[in-house]
Formats: sequence, structure tokens, C-alpha cells
Amino acid sequence: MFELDIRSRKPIYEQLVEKLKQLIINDVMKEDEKLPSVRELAQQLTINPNTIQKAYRELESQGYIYSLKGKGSFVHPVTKSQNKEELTKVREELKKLFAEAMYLGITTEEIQTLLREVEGGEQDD
Amino acid sequence: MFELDIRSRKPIYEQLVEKLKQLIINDVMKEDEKLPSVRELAQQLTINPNTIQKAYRELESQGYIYSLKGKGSFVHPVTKSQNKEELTKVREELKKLFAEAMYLGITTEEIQTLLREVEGGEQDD
DNA sequence: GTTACTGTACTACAAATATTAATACAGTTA
DNA sequence: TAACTGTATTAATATTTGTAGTACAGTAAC
Repeated sequence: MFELDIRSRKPIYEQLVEKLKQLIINDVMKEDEKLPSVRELAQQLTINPNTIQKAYRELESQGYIYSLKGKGSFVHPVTKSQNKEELTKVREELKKLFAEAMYLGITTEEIQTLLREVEGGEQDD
Repeated sequence: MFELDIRSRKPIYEQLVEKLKQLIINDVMKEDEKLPSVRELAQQLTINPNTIQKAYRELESQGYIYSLKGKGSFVHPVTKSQNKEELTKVREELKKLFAEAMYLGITTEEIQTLLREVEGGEQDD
């Protein structure tokens, strides 16, 4: 399916997340298409299934896939459907604005605080 | 000058950065005003000078102060003057963009990932 | 020059956190 | 039941982070 650099400083679960994101964003994997099972992919890549699981969990929390116990993990339709270009645009805008904010001295902590405000959730340190 | 919570989970150098930022933003410290030397403040707070140094370095990299070897550290004039309105504007833009992103189904987790990407600058192995 | 201040760089070490793995649990389908 | 699926818990490592100890280097006053 793809290759990993096992001795990179970048953790393999993170490499996995990136590669899979690419496949989803670039339509190589279609809506609701089943991803390899954690064990299958693990065996194929000669790593621990739990590492795959971590990558999948991350992808799920970011809205790229959904997982069903006993069934499998699948490409999340919403992510792909309507506003793909719009989504890409917003992601780029976010990155630009982050850079600008940080250039002005706004800390990532403050940015996260703003995010929480919008989200409505409440948290503390 | 101020108090620190030595047994907080938040590192003391970070607490220092926040407190000092407050003093600068709220005009308690004026442009080009000298901050306490790293050793002086360290002794006063009963912590290691290097911890102060780390806070100062952070403040400098964020544009709040500037340091001159052998002379001291001082409040950076630029930070205070022009950027105040700009800062408010960027904060508003961030909130708007967050709302839009979440409306499109981008999760807060993904936003934080994007933030980390920008924050880290490009780093690989 | 010497002295007494300044910031800075380098190293080290303990604590916290992150990464991966081993194992066991639980749902689905035939 | 058997053979798949994802998930939770725990533990062993590896890596990062926070702080400190020490030495180096510039500035200013004498």
C-alpha cells in the first residue's frame, strides 16, 4: 500500500496518518471504502497492530474515517463530499493566519484558548 | 515583582513569560525599560538564573523584549506601539475562521494539528 | 588592567511525556 | 464456534522537557 521510514525521527503512526490522509484527500480511497484492518496492515508493514490503531484513532478524531467495532474502518463521506475545495482553502487560510498570529507574538496557547472559546467547550490547565 | 506557583503543573519559565507579557501589554513596563537581570530576578524568586534566561529568550523570540549582552534586557518598543490594533484584528479573524472551519466539519483536533504544523516550522528527519 | 556587573552557551540529569508493544477484551458475521 | 473486526489496559522504551551547574563573553566603572 505504501512505505514507511522505520528509522525516521517522525513516529510511524504519524507517518501513517499523513499517508492515509493523502489517499483520502486525493480520492485514491473513495467514500465509505474500507481501510485495511489494523492487524492486516500491521502484518503487511511488520509493525505492531496497536500502532495502526493509534493512527486510525487519530484519523477518526480528525474526521477522516469512522470505525465500527467488529466491522472495520472506513473513509468518512462528509470529509470528501461537498466542499472539498472550500475545505482546502480554509485549511490554507488557517495556516497562514496562524503564521501571522505567531509572527505578532500570539502564543499557540492563546490560539488554543480562542479555539476553545469558539468551540464552546471549557477546560483548564 | 510578582508571584509564582512553584508547584503548578505549568512550568515556571512559562508562568514568567505570561506575567511579563502582562506587564508589557498593560503598560506597567514602558518602552525600553530595563527588566531585572537574570541573576537578580533569579535570586529574588529563589530559582535558577537559567530559568529566567529561558523566559527572556522566549519573550525575545516573540518580540516582546530585546537583550544586549553585558547590558541587560529591555522592553521592545515595537511590540507595544503599532501592533496593538493588528493583534485585535488577527484575534477576530482567527475566531471567524475557526467558526467557518468547524461549520465545514473540520474538527478541533485537526485545527490543532494544523497549528502544530505551523508552529513546528518544517521539521523532518 | 581589575572588578562587578550584564547576557549566553554547553552540559547534565531528573521528571514528564510520547511511542510502541504485549495482551486481553468485545462486537460482527457466517 | 471460528475467524474476523476494533478497543482498552498495561508496561517497557525512547524521547522530550524543565531545571540546574558551570563556564564563557561582553560592558562599564574604576
